[in-house]
Amino acid sequence: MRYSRLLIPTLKETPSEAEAISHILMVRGGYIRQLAAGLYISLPLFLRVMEKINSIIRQEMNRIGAQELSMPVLHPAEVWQKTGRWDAIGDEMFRLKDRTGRDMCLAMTHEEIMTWLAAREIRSYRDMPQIWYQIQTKLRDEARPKSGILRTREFTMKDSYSFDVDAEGLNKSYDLHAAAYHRIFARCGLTFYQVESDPGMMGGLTAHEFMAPSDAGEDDIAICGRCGYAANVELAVSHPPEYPSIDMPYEEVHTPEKKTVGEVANFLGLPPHCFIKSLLLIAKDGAPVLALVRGDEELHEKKTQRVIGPYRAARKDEIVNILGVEAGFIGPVNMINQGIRIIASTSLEKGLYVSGANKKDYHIKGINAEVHFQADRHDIRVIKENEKCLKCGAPLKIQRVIEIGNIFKLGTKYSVPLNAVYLNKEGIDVPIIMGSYGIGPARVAAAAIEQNHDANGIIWPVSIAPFPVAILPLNVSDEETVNTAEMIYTALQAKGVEALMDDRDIRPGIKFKDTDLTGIPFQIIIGAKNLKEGLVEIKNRATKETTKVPMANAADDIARLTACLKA
RNA sequence: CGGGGCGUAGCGCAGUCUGGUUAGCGCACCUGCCUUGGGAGCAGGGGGCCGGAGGUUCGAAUCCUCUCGCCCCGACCA
Repeated sequence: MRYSRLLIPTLKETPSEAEAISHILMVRGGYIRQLAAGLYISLPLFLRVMEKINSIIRQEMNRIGAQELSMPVLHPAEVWQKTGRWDAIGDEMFRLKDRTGRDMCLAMTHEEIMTWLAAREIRSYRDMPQIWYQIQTKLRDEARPKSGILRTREFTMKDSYSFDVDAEGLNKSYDLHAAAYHRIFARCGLTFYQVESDPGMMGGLTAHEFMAPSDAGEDDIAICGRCGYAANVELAVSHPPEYPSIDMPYEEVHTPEKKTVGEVANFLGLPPHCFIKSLLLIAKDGAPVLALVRGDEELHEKKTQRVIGPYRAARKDEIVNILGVEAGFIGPVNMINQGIRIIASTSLEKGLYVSGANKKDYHIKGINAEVHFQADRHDIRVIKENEKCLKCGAPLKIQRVIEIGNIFKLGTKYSVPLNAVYLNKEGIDVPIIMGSYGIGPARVAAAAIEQNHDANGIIWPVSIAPFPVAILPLNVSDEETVNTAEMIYTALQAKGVEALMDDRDIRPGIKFKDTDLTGIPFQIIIGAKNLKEGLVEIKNRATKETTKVPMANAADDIARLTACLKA
């Protein structure tokens, strides 16, 4: 295609609203424009990238036997009411009424509608397995859209759903997806990890996320370089650092005005890991729960929530009412209110500690975790960098990541309420076993930029670049330059290589800058001087390497280079 | 939803504290000349409801009230 006829509005300056690198470069490179918070226009170049990614996704999905279909984005409320999500989901769902007053919503995801279809069309065990997918628009009224295209209110998603007769079938569909996802992300040129994730509100049993390392991400994962253990920090486990127990007598100590672990530790001359940090929480049903972690640990909200359900921190006055003492001096020993549920970090299984005495200005030393209080031990602490891997003992690394895909085993969470059942061999109705699997193609593009760029701009992997090659005739007033460019352009076309011909009548510097910024992987540079010797230059965007080749060979060379990098 | 920041030309910004000619600069854009290997140069030119509404004042981009929008941190993220 010819640059002069394409809309590629590049920007010399960084737009003020952009912060993430991928966001800045997409706006500057003429890929996207913002319409409103979380709503973006895809310009021609970006659409080409998305199509490349989607095409890779389609190939790999089809390869595992998945079938593409397309579902409405506007849904009647009833289907969502049947699974309970109409009420379970809050403001995040766009809702509206049609002209007759019927409640409708915009699709955030398609479990309900896919299951609705399965309920009608899958009748027998002979009909399964099935995998259905679509690359379709999703709408979510995000509380906080951010980082350009990484978190938007309208986005496309590849979502697939598997339908199986039993858990064994589900496992197979799940593994097929995991394998397909590995191929997809690898082909898109990404560095990524498959990590254990929290099934959360999706319901179900097992879940994994595919994570691309990037500072622009919103999640953290723990990874073990030795054994390959990888998990979202929301459920990552590790060996808490162990310290030799410090011997101390069981006694009350006066600690006037010393409330935080740091203050008391300092005051008593003991390290933080000798303390028990006590936090009063209020569960959803209003019941107080005392959560204990070691002094050097932090309570992990998500992990705690999995143990006691949704909760909040108790207010100061609630602490006084319930425990009879102000925050800072509370602890698991000598509690006035004996009925309170106590949960504790697994690191508090044994050893001697200091904690609040439940008496103003006093702490107790020498608390023996095995004798002085009872608690349910759970993993409720935040794990930290360099803690030892539970599986192999090597130090764990914490890495910020972008979630680019996820896979869930759903089980019968949707098939039961929507009555998606099949007749088994015995002639009995059985609920279909489902899985649900997502990929965010725009996030794949953003992650690719985050992982592949330099000071001059984007460096696309060839497989998802809008064009694999750009032709730069440096002076379009020079006839020989233009003729050579046209010759190479035609030759590339004949080989099925899409080239972006920069036919603009502008100074060379602008062509170089724009081509670097937009990230086209290869440049064929045609200048008068080299032309005198019948040569043109091929420049590799990533390595900045330049090679002079006879003009007649340029098209062949590019075809060869892009072909081997595309696989 | 809580905390913070910002709305002035297409983009990036100054001017606002301390009210006062015709609201300014760089880039981009248009015309002409010149130039053609890393966002050139010269000359000329177009473009603004200073986010919006109300108020204070002889006078408001500037002060006050309300409101809308965008960004960042947090909560949320099915």
